[in-house]
Amino acid sequence: MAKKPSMGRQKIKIEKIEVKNHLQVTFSKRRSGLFKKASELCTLCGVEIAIVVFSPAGKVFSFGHPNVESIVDRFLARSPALNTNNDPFQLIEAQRNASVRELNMQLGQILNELEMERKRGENLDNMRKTNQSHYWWEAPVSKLGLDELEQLKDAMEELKKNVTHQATKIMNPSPIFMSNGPAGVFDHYETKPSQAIVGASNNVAANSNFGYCHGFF
Amino acid sequence: MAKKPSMGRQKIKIEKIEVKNHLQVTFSKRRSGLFKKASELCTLCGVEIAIVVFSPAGKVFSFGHPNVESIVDRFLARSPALNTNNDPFQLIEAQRNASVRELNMQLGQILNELEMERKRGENLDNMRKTNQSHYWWEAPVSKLGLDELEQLKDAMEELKKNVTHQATKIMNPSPIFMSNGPAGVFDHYETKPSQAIVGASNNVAANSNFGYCHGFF
DNA sequence: ACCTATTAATAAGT
DNA sequence: TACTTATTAATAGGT
Repeated sequence: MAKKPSMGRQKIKIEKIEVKNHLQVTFSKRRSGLFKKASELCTLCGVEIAIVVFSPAGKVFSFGHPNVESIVDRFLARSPALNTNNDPFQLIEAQRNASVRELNMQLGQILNELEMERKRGENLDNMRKTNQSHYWWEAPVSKLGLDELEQLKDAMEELKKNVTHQATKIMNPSPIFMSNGPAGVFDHYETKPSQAIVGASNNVAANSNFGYCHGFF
Repeated sequence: MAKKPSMGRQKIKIEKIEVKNHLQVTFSKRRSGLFKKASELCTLCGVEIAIVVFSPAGKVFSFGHPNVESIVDRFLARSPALNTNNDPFQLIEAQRNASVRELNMQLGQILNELEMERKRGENLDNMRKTNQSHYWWEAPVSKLGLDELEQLKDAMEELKKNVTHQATKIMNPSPIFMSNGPAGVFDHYETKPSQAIVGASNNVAANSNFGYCHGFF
């Protein structure tokens, strides 16, 4: 049988691919490559990245480290201000919402992943066939063991504590604004719920869950 | 004296770069590469992409086609839906959903926006400066609504319960994944966005098209 | 999904 | 920050 004197990679013009099937393949490959590059950038330079891709059909793919939501919130939080010449009201509102969203997001993600994990347990064999995890951050959260779950639980305890504390603070007046704290209210939400979740792979040098994110709450 | 027996590219481990100078260079190069890949994906497959990167110093860089805001809005608008549904499969599908095309028709628009962006550039220098030195938008907000926090707390209690339950139930590892995706339909074009599109600021509001917002490390 | 021949990206060095 | 060069990494076209 012949051989596979593959033509090898051919140079292509960067222009809209018209052949549907070809486009699909290319999209899949390049999307994967883009996310991989992003994860590498995160690890190498310790930056935070969020990528959201909408296909023409409206399907959405996303990558985020530590997650899309928090980054998007930070991005949006600054926009209004620049736009409105630092309107205090908008600022406060934006900040408040961002904080709430961040918390919601964290909790949501944990819940989400747990839920997915559970359901997956029943359908994994199926899915596995069609897919293969290329990168650790795509790792299924399916391998959570008791230990990991314990960690998750601890992380949530911590989160809860933060929220409780925050609630307490709210009952008391407090100054705010215009300072440049490294982070918002729950700035250390870096507990490692994600890390635990990611424990399913090799390449991890960093932590947190690189991964496809999901919204919640 | 001159010899450039360059070592050529050397293989590197994907792990946090400790040498600051080196990190800066790598960040710069890879960020560019990432944005370029994104723009190519947009052109080739007609998809919409938004990328937001926060450097450790808090500087923000972004890439978006047709612009970051619109994509972020769509993303945020979509999240709640996923939440309500809470169906793992739909979540997964949404996350990994691939699709295809739409149009480069937007590229034309992008070019126009680019022009606008450049014009604006001069007026933005001011803002840029401000943005570089503060995280004001992350000011210590101690104003989370009590109700919201209460709700969060409850949610966490529930979550915790779930996790505890899961811990006793899940001891069943497994992998996952799948992919696929329909396709939309649309046109053609033939331009080359990337290079030309190097905006010059963190401007927000209406700009950010096929452009890079930036600052320094 | 897996294979290769090629092209593209890029780590070092200037 | 922008080149240069030697290599590694990403992938287009096929199977």
